[in-house]
Amino acid sequence: MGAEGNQDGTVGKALDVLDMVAAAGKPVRFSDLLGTSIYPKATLYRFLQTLTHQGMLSHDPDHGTYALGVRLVRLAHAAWQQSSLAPLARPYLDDLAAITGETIHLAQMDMGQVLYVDKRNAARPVDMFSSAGKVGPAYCTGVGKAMLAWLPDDALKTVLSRQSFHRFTPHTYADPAALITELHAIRARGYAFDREEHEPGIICVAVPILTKAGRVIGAISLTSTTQRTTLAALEACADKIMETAGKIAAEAESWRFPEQHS
Amino acid sequence: MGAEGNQDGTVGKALDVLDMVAAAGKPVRFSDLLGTSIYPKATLYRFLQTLTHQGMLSHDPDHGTYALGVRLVRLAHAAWQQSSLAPLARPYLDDLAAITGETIHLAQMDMGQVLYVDKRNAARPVDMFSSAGKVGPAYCTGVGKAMLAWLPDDALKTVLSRQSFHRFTPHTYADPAALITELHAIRARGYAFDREEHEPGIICVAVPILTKAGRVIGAISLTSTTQRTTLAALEACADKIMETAGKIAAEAESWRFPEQHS
DNA sequence: CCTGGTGGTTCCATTATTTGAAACTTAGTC
DNA sequence: GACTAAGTTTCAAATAATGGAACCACCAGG
Repeated sequence: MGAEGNQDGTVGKALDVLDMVAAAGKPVRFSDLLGTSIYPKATLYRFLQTLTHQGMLSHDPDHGTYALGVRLVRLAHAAWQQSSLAPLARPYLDDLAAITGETIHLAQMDMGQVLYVDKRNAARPVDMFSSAGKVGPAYCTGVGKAMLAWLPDDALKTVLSRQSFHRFTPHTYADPAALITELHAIRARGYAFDREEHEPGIICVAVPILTKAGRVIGAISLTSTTQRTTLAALEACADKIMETAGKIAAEAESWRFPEQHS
Repeated sequence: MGAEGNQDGTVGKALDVLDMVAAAGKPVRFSDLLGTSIYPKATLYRFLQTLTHQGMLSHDPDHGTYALGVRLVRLAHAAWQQSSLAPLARPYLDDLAAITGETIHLAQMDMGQVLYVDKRNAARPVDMFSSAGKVGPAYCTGVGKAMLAWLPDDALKTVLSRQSFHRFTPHTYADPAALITELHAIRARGYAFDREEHEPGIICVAVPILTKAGRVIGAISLTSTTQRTTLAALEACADKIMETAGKIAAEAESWRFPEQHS
C-alpha cells in the first residue's frame, strides 16, 4: 500500500498523496513520504503545498510534519449525513439495540472493503469517529459476507479480486472458492454468520439491507462473544434484525427517491 | 458560498467542486451544480467524473445525482484520529462529564469557524458524526470566543474578517469592535462565557487549550440551558474545566512531540 | 570557522494536461 | 415526429504540471 500506480490526472495523484498521509496513521515528514511515493521530490512537494493550502493537510512547521487536515472532518460530516445510511437508520438501530442489548454495526461497501458507518455498543455507548469510518475486510466479517452474498456476479468478481484472504483465525475462509460456497449458503439462508473468522471469540449474525430492486446498499450485524452467548442464541434475533434491515431499506428508498410523481 | 474565485491549480478547483456538493447538503444534479459553479459545462463534468471515479463522490445513475462519497468518511476517520485533539482528550472529557453531568464540547479552529470534534452529552450519549464534524460560528459561541481571545493579532484579524457577524439573538456581539473588547475581558479572566449569544436559552463556559508556548490548539466548553442552571453556577466549574484543558494540553504536547532526546 | 551532509525549497525549459466552445446524443414533451 | 432540456464527447489552443538540477538552512564534526 502507498505507491499505487493509480491515475486520474492531477487530481487523482493529489488524492493519492492524501491517502499516503492517511495510511501513515501519524504525522509524517517530507522525506518519509518521499520514500514511499512514486513521485519525484519537487512534484510531491508541490502536492503537499497545495493540499496543505487547501486545508486537506495540516503542516506542523516546528516538526516539519504533515497530518490530515480538519477540512476532511468537516467534509466527512456532510458525507456521513448525506450519503451514508447512518442518519436514516439511526432510530431503527436504536430500537434494535434497546431490544437486544448487544453491539450493533451498520456497514456499507467501499472499494471492496467494509466501511462501518455507525455502531451501538451496549457497554461503551460513546464511540464517535473512532468506530464510524473504520474499515475492515469483507471476506471474513459478518457484514462483509452479507453484502458479498447479494452482489451481482460481475461486481463480486471485482471485489473478490481485491480481498487479501489473510487467515486471521483457524475459521477464516482463506480462499475464494470456499468463500463462494459460503456465500451461496448465506443467500439461501437470508443472513450471514461470523464464526470467529476475523477475531477469536467474536461471533455475529449479519443481514443485508436490500432495495426493492434487490441491490445491496449495506448491512447490519449483531455482535457478541463466545463467552457471553452462542451463535444459536444470536440466531434467535435474526428475524428482528431482518425486520430492522427492511425498515431501513424502506426508509432509504423513500429518502433517496423522494419525488415519485403521479 | 459556492462559486469562489479560489485557486490552487487543478486540485484546488476539484476540491472546490467537492465543497459545492457538500454545501448542497443533499444529492445534486449536474445542472444544479452548473448553475452555482463558475466552471463551464465540460470542465465541471470532467471534475465530477474524476471525483466520482476516485470515490470522493458517488453518482446515482438512476437519478443522475451526485453526493459525497464514502471515501471521505474513511479519510475522516484517519483525520479525526491523527490530527484532532479528540482521541487524546477523550479520557479527560469523560472524567469532566462524569463530574459535572453537563454537556461538553471539544472544538478546534478551522478556516475561521469553530469545528466540533467531540461531544459528551448527559442526556443523549450517542451522537457520532452528527455532532463531530459540525461547524459553527466563532464570534458568538463560547469555544469560538475562547479560541479567538488567545489568537495572535495577525491571525485574529484574518479570522475576524471571515466572520459574518449575523445577529442570532439580542445578545450577539454583532460588530468586531465590541467583540474585541469582549475578547480582552476573556483573556484577562481566563475563560469565556456564552450568554445566549448564539441560541436563546443556551449558555456556556468555555476554556482554551493552550500549548506551553501559548498557542491555542482548541477549546472545551460546558454547556447548559437557562432553565436548568445559571451562568454563575456554571462558572463554579471553571476551575475544573481549566484543569481538564491543562491535562489535554500536556497530553497533546507529549503526543505531538514525542521524541525529545537526552 | 570551515566542511560535508541531510532535509527541505525553489527554478525553469520541456512536456503533458486541462480547457471550453461547439457538436452531438439521449430522453422527455407537446 | 419535431422541439427542448440535460447530459456527454470532441479537439485544437492555452495552461498547468513536471522533475532534474541548483539552491538554501541547518546541524555535527573537525
